[in-house]
Amino acid sequence: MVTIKDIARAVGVSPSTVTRALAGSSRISAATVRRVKECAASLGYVADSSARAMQSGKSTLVGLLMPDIQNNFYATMARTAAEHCRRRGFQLVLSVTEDDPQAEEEQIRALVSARCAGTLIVPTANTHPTSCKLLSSVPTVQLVRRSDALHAKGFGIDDHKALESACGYLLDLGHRKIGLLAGNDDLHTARQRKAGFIDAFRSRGIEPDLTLILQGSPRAQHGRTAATDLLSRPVAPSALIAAGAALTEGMLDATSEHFGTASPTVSLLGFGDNPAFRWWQGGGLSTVSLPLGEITSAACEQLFERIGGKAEGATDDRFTLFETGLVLRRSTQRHAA
Amino acid sequence: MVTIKDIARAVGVSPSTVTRALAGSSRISAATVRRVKECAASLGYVADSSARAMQSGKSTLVGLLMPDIQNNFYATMARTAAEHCRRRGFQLVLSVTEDDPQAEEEQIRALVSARCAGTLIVPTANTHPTSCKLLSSVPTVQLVRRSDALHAKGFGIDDHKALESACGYLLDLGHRKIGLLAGNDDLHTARQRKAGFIDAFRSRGIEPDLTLILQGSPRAQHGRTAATDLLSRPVAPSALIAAGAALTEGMLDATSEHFGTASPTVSLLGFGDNPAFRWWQGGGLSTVSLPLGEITSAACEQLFERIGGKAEGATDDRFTLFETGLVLRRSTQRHAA
DNA sequence: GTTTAACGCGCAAACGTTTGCACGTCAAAG
DNA sequence: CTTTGACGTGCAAACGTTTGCGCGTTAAAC
Repeated sequence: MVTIKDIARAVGVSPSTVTRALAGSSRISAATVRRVKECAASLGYVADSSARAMQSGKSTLVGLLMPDIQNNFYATMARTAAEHCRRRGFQLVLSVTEDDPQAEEEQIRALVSARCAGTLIVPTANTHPTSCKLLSSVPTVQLVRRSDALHAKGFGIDDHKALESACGYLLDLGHRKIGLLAGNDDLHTARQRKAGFIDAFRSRGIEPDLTLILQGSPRAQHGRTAATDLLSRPVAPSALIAAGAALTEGMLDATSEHFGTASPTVSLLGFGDNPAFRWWQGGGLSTVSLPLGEITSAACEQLFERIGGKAEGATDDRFTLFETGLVLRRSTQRHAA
Repeated sequence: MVTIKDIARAVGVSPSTVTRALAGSSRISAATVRRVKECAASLGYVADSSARAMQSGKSTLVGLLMPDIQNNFYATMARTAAEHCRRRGFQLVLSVTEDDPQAEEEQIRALVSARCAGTLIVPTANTHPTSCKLLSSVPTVQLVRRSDALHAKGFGIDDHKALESACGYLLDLGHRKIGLLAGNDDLHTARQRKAGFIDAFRSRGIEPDLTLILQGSPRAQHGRTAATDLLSRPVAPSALIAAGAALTEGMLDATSEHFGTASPTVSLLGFGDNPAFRWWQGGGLSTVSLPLGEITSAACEQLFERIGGKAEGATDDRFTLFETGLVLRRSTQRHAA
């Protein structure tokens, strides 16, 4: 590896002059700057960011922790985050936690060890206290999910409203027996979504059938089994809502399987903007659409502002909510009277 | 930040003793080891990996460069790579190149600068010579795509065979006018796939209609416009093959649009194992299935072997090919006579 | 009782970069 | 002709960790 000293020797100046010349900044003669830069280029010099990080105490690494990456939901966030990092000259360290607090903690420890500049995190359902302590030394922004334990600003969606309007729409179509596939109550988002679902009923003076609410892990597997369960009941619901992106995939699998080549007689409402939802059964799947790009962009802006800025004392812990939409396709039909 | 010196002072030993105690290895009394570890834990010590990297010349970072992350194809690779890195205690640096050689080079420079342990790369169509030079100092393994310029071992699929059997299947169903959506000839994979497509015809003594082969950027956008073009021709092809994962998405979009709610009268064959392909139009999309998990795993194994091993002189540049499959669903039908 | 070896630990250098301070030179101002 | 200042550069310390070497102590071997 060619270092700054090699350049110094070749050009015939001191290492400090080389740094300053390469940094472009300080008072170094234009001639020297040119000679140094030429020499650096010809020797193929690449600065050692480890040394730089040790010197400055901060690296140009930004952590992105999330439970999954295969799901389009999270992939969209990763893409946006990668884009922002690239534009600002940071490197994105991707950590897939798979909703395991243990793995999460290890990854956080590694990020702290690397003296990363900042962290974007979709916390697991039960983030370990150690993880929170570790993250307290690093600029951190929460994404989508909210964990009060780590006192950090976050950006997400208005989960309650999202499911209230989703469920309200189905109710207005005449559906009464509506199944809900949801995450378990450990997740703040899951609680909110469930509450929104229920409130949609109550605000219309209807009492929801709570046995149609199936909570579990927010993964495709649960969506699949829960949907299969609901569809196989003697009195099956006339509509299903998946309150999560992965749950939606499970729901679609289960529905395909249950109806085979016949066209499904149940109304389906999904979650997220997976482009593949457009291809569902000819008419497309109706979904709750999420401004994930905007959310992630906002989170990145916030993060880089905090990274760049001089740690202003009062860190804003609040969680900023974005409005969701409802994309209506053919999977949601008026309830047959 | 609490350093090794803080621990040394607290315990009353020298910094070197602390390192050795924490490393567990060298000849340090059990009592001291215990006291040091306890102290480290209580002070919340986290080793600075930058310092470690500078000392050793290598970091625990592994680069993953790929054109996209939203596409299920690449997301699967990212997930697998992340899993392998996690197991071995490495951090995954995700770089999304968007098929831009310029961006690719910048990211590679950053990785070299970080003295990364190794790199997994899906090269862009025209990887810059500078990028190749930079990568020559780092253990590198190519994924899926092959660039001869960077002399590195790689793992991918047998592209020729994949399309030969895909196209052959449609020919055997009686199709003759088959449209192909392909990447441009800059990509080795695209050339191979096109050749496989053509050879399927020739080996059956049929001359393919080359005007039905539409090459372009291997992104969804091209798949969409190309498919729309083919479907709108006075004499439309009776079957379409997308020779790429993103191209497949574009093809499906275009087909949905072209046929509206009517059921498509064209046979469709996609590329990759996007779970969403199962939901296509009720019957599911037939696809070329790829052992992406295996490929990525093999690449990771190879990479970590090279990282761990003492650089054995003769680096094996060969490209290992994996066999693809054909998953048949309802989107491919016998040609109506 | 002396030699030898093993053991537990400290010293100091090294990794590559940045940066505060000081030094020398030269030109402009007095 | 002396003083002042600006300018270009070098010196050396610092960031946190690892590691080769050496030193002193104690126990084992003779």
